[in-house]
Amino acid sequence: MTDDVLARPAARRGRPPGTSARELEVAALRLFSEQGFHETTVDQIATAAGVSRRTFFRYYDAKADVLWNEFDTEVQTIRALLAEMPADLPVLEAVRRAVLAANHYRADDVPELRRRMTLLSTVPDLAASAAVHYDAWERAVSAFVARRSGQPEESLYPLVVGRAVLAACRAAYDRWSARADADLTVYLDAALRALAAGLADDVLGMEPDPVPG
Amino acid sequence: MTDDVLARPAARRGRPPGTSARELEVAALRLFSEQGFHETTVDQIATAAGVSRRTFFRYYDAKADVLWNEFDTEVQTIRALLAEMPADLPVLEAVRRAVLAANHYRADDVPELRRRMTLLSTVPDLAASAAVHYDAWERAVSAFVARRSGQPEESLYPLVVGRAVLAACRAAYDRWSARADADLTVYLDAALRALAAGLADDVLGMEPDPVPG
DNA sequence: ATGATTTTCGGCACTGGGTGACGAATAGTG
DNA sequence: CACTATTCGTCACCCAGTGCCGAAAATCAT
Repeated sequence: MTDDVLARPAARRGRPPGTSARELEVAALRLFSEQGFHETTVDQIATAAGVSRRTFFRYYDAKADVLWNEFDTEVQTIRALLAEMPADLPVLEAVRRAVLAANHYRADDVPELRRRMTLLSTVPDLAASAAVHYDAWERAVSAFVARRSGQPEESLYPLVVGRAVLAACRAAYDRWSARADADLTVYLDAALRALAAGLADDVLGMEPDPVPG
Repeated sequence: MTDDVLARPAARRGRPPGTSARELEVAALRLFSEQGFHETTVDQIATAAGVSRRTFFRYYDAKADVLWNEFDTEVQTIRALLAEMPADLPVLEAVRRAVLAANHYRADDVPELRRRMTLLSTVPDLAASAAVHYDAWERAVSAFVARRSGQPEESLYPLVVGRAVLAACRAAYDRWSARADADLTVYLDAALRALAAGLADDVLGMEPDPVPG
């Protein structure tokens, strides 16, 4: 998010920001977890970050946009990873590797990640806000597939691949945030392999066994 | 939409309704097409249907819900069709047949269908409102897959199939409403066959050729 | 017919998300 | 110090969505 390539103070020009997008996100996540999304007003989030309501809407276009920071940067990551995949790899295999590589999280970040993803898939207003962010994710994959297949990005095949891959990943996300027993990448890998296998009836052993304890 | 199985007056008890969900939908679709979704207020829709603003919200929970009637009934249709599929059919083949059977529209209904679907996939607020309706669609397929595979509905495999199938169908919907050259079922068939084939790199000829004229 | 019952409707008031305008606050720059 | 750039806060406003309550319009019972 910061445009400074290095850790420059950079000596910017005007009045320094009173908060940051990240700070607002943390405050919002805490309040949403404690008292619910709908029960939390934008005023409360802004006040928790020491800023006014109007300022919140300068950082985010909508109340529901506040939890999508990390997902949006993951889109950038996947786009970059796909661009560097060897050209002889099958399309779905390249996508699978890129997705898995983009979803390795530090252990310290996992609890927050889980709380955020649970909210995003549980609260109806937040799930609705996903559309535009999912769209960018799908387009990243569709554009890759389009380049590989020499088709325009809007044609049917790239569109189907982009959306189906995201669908599989979302299934893995939800299953992981509900069970919490295995690594996220295990679920992602299982879901994407099932997709590449044509969702055939014989891929039923794909669910990772629950880990005792 | 009318609950009368036959053309019964049915002699209901209280004050007769001043409008209907369908009438509100038609008025909304016209206004959205003419002047845009965000530029149309609920007051205008209600007035066009000869009713008050408050009454609109007795028929629909939200402004964006007004275009989802037919999609929701299609979910019911697919659920019923899946229940009657022969048990020896592969899962994806059964789903493909059910989806195609549920998407045969009368020629007279096609123009309205196209306008509605274009709005639903184009206007951000409407696309966001899709989440809950898509969820019901996915669950119908997931439940079927769960029954077939003897797994619980929330496990990974049924979840992936439900979502991936919807993803493929959405791609077909969008492509159809953008091009308008072939029948909707042609696109749906192509997308679902590609899914069953594992989205392999060799299914590139799936796009129907444009029809001259 | 008249009154009781049932169902829908309209009006009102209120909360909260989102936006535009404008001046104040706080930094660097010459 | 004056000038400029950037963020912030306040205010006013529109509209979506909700709870409340009484009125309207139908049927049913007597």
